[in-house]
Amino acid sequence: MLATQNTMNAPMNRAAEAAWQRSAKLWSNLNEVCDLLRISCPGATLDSDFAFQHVQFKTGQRIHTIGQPFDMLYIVNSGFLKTVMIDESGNEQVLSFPMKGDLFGIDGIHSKQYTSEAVALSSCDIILLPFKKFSALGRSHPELETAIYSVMSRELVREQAMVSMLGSLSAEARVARFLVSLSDRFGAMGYSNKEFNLRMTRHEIGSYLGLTLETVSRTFSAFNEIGLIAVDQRAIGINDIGTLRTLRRLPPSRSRAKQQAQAQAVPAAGA
Amino acid sequence: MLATQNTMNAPMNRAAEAAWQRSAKLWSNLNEVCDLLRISCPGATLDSDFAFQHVQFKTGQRIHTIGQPFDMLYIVNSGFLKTVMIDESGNEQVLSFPMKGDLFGIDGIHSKQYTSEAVALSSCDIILLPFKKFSALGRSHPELETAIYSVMSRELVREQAMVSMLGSLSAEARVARFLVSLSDRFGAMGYSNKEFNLRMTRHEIGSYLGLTLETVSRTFSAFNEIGLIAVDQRAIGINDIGTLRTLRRLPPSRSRAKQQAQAQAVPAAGA
DNA sequence: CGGGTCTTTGATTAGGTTCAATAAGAGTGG
DNA sequence: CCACTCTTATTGAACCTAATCAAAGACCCG
Repeated sequence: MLATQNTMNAPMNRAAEAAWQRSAKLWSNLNEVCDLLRISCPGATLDSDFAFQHVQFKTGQRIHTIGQPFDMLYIVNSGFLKTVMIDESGNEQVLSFPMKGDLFGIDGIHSKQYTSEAVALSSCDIILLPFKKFSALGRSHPELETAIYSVMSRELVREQAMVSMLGSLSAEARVARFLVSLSDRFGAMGYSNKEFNLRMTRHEIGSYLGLTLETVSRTFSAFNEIGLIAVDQRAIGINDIGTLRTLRRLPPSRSRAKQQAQAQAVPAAGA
Repeated sequence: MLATQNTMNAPMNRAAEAAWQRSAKLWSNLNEVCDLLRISCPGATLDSDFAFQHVQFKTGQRIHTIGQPFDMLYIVNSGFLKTVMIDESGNEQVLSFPMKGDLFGIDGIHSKQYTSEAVALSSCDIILLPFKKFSALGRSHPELETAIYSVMSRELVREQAMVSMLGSLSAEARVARFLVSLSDRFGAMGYSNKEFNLRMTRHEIGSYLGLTLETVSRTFSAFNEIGLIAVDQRAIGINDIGTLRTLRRLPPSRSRAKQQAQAQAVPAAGA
């Protein structure tokens, strides 16, 4: 039921996808890029007939891989992705879930090669920003340059918030924030912030949040049981975003009730 | 013993500090700034007699605070600091421990105010980089601009590595990496990478690593007991950096021996 | 329909937190 | 210079959260 209601961001069927591929925008100008990044763009850029190419990717395709020489930044025009690091023991670590308006590839600037890889979780329309060209453009348009610094700073703050979350919040709080964050982002994109489909697996969510997939699943179930959300596989309905937003530990209801029952049962048996 | 040997980065006494204050460098040019940041600097910058001011801070003083309007970046010329975020429940979360050559304040660019605060953990000599002036300089010196992007990217990668560590490593592994990181940084600064003094409390280390201060203390003690390090309060001696570098869980020695003893004791008592 | 991936749920265990008490230092003021 | 206090560090014991191991069900796609 949830799944069928929420068709807006559901994966397209074959025919629709083919049609979309044919009609896909192929180039964007600087103004469109700035709009997408939610940064103010200099009016003076109308002169620039610079255009940035779009490229389509299908589910599972990699936009860039670890170690690949850096020369591009990427903006999501549509679709959903994950970015992933491989730690020393070969395990995937999900770093972010880019969606419309998000910039990625920044990690490649410093070492001149990407330190992470980006994988499409759905069909994606990605705008290529050749970094040399883009930063040169910034040089002649100071406001754009400021905007680039600003976006990079924003990403840094986001990572810091992530560190803070991993360092101090319980599993339940992390999952709650994750759902709130998705809800906010879907809302900002014009989709429903009440009902949406997850594009990633429990395993990927767990990796992103520093939890196991079982803990993610259990926490979803617990939230479902106390009515905070409605969850059925990938379909999510948000019922009480206020509580989710500030949740630190689960209100003593289900699991606590079980323990209380036990705690009361023991003395009763003894008496 | 350890503490007395390691005088190089020990806190200065009053007289030495006063002398240092008097003789402190007051201004640095662009080349010196680039050297400090370990970025290649354009030879063409000799023309610029731009100078960047130094400011001294004493232990406990704040370089910038949360919410303060952003206008500067900062480089550590000497001394040790921490940067801190306050999470929603009012708890401090340590984000980094800047030392010589490190840049901080970047988080303020996006929202035009700092989202973290920086506190001196020792006497510090800090170089002020007015951001407007600095980025303008980048515009006329493309190599500098590239270097600025590069440093920001480096910080982002650092945070990503932090996220990965918090998400996947055990307490012991985190503490081990922390010590290795300090050792490497001291070494790079020309100090001993074998013996040094911690400038931060167990609480601050724990906050940085997403652990409690007790766990940090216990882990230091465990490393000490199996000879990986020598620890006495703030004085640290690194004995086996190779093991620390790759450690994932503690080799079954002390705590395991205790459990095994118990496990064997129980059936023995039963028999 | 069948194989594979993904998800849910249960039982058990282990690693880290919490609470608590003691000890060791650093700084202050008499 | 010593006593006093406050902060910091160490260590123990009990508890609890989340990981691990295991099994069954749901979904998807060819």
